[in-house]
Amino acid sequence: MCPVDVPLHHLGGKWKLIVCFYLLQRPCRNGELRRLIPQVRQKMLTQQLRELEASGLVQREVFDQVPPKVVYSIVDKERAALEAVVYPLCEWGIDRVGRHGGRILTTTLPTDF
Amino acid sequence: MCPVDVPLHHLGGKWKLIVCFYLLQRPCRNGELRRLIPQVRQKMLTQQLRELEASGLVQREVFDQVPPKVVYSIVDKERAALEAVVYPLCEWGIDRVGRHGGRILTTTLPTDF
DNA sequence: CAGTATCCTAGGGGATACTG
DNA sequence: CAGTATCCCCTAGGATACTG
Repeated sequence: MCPVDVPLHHLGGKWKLIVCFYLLQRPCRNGELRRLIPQVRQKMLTQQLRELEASGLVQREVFDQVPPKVVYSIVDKERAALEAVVYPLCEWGIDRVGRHGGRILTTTLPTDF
Repeated sequence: MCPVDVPLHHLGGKWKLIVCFYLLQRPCRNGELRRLIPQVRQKMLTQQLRELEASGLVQREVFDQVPPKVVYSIVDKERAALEAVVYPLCEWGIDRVGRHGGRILTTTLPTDF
């Protein structure tokens, strides 16, 4: 077991890091995340969010109203650690795209989506 | 497409980050990596190394001798970016283990393994 | 030592439909 | 809106054997 195993276990999965990337910018509702990540299926989104919640990285807040409202956000305590991981990843990604071509669609999140 | 997609594409796969973790410490031979990561199968190790090579992150040096000697190492140009990604991941991992229990077996690599 | 070559399976993840 | 519930596929990855 090496040090990267643990994070790998919590952040593995096809959509977790992408979800975290968006949630680090601001809390999002289910539907927002689906629009931000059009390729993800509802089933997968839910599953990955639940696993992130189980890992204590993401918190789920339910507002008791109709229509239902659920907001996901990064747990405060883990924000710093998560940023330390995700941001370098982003910078590397942006840098790579700059050198090798490709397009980054969303870097900053509109306040409402 | 969001900024983490690109790194995810290059570092995805079950063993790539672990391999990078060790190669960042020093160049390693095939057999060393196998001993460092006992669960990995030769097939997988080779595959992941080839993909890392194709991504330009790892370089493969063949010494023409018998018995064969092949050394893998991190490409200089990419070392900084890779460290920026892997180290925070490690710290987070070590921190988590400290708080939640578990064991980290290898943090620093012996000069010969 | 550093790999190919096969074969095979588990489960991650896709698609579609339905519900409080 | 924010989810379950099913069904199903496919390929990433495991196991074993062989080679220059």
